[in-house]
Amino acid sequence: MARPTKPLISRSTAIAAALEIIDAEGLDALSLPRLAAQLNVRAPSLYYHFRDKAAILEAVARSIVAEIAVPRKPDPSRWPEWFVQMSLNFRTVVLRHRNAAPLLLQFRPRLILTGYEEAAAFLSESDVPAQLHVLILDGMETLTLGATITEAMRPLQASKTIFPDLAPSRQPHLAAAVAANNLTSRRLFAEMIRGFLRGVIELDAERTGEPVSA
Amino acid sequence: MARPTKPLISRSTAIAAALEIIDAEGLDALSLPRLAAQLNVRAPSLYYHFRDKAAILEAVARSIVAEIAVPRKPDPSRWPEWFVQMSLNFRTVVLRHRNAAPLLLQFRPRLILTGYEEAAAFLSESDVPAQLHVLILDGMETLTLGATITEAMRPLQASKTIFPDLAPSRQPHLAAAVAANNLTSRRLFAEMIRGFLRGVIELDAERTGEPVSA
DNA sequence: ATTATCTATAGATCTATAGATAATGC
DNA sequence: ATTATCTATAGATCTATAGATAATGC
Repeated sequence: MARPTKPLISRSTAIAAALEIIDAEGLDALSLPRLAAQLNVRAPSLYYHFRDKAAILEAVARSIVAEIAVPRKPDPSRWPEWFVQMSLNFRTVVLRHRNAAPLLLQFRPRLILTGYEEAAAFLSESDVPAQLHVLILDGMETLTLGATITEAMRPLQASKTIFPDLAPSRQPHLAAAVAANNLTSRRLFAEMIRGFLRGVIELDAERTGEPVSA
Repeated sequence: MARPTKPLISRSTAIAAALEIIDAEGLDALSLPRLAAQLNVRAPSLYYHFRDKAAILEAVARSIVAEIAVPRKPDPSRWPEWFVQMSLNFRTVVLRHRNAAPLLLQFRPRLILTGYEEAAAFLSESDVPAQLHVLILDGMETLTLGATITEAMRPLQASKTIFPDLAPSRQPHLAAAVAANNLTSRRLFAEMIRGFLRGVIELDAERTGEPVSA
């Protein structure tokens, strides 16, 4: 049909369709012919809108990050909760698109903290010592991205029960541990983040000999 | 030549060669013809030793995990250091084979803690409350695997300087944070793990109202 | 008979480019 | 003239199987 009256596809429709395919059929299912079919065009048409396949994948990664809500800042004294909430929002979105998780590792759109500068400023405002800022910002990114992707790529069966194929007779301590555990994986994740932030503060307080304010 | 006098390859030589190729040329470079060439045989010969390509990749993942040293257990009171050391050993090995990192996510040989049961027993022995065991074990695995892989896949340029392309004029707080930071990324990683463990204990102490023993 | 290689090849992709073509907007 | 599609295809893979073959060990 050569040029149609109205453009059949656009960057955004193509990106959305690509993400749908990845969500439904996995990352490997996304070929240019497959994507084109979804959009009712032929594969070469995609090259009018994207430089190459990598550009499509990168755009998909960005679109996922764009779904993440940035929480409203709380009172500076409760700054850790801002970070915890940010990580939880990140986790929610990534788990919604778990098949696409490797794209986030590969393309790394500056993540989680949409504004690192904003986050650093918030830490200053909250009287968190300057030498901890990088530890916190970098730790948050590494931890959130890493833990979420690790969870996203866990085989599905295992994502509910944390330790599958557990043999209580041969592993009594582990079985007892699992029985005593009463946290959902979401809660576990939040406690992990919270634990990290608290530990960093603790550690610094110990170094300087100052008391920790609750 | 048909059957040679002595077998030309074995599972272990093939696995080692595969890892060499991945280390030197990346995961995508590992095709069966490429691996066969490295071993001076033809591609179909590999099928005598492995069921399919995935079996080769899985074996490579296992061989990497096997490189990780398990630290000697310290006095129970210093249990967190055992976990920190284990994570550091894991990190060292994975960064040595950073191109292979995605394999660890894909195949997940039961990681890091070679014996989860052993680790759970050690926690009991150290008087860590039972309801924290899963949080600690699962958190350690998720955190160590996730953070290390995230670091392993960081573009090389960025792996030394944590924040590349930083514009001090537009990002004064972030620039100040970077200037105040004096930790290497290895140290940062260790503090992250340590912070997590300490935070978990702290959190529990707060819940039960008990004091924290140093 | 079994072992450990080989040759040959089926069969299925995929990405990306060249060049044609028709609709639109200036 | 520009825009947004198309057809056709080059070119490069790759994984895996069928079946031959020669060395070895029983």
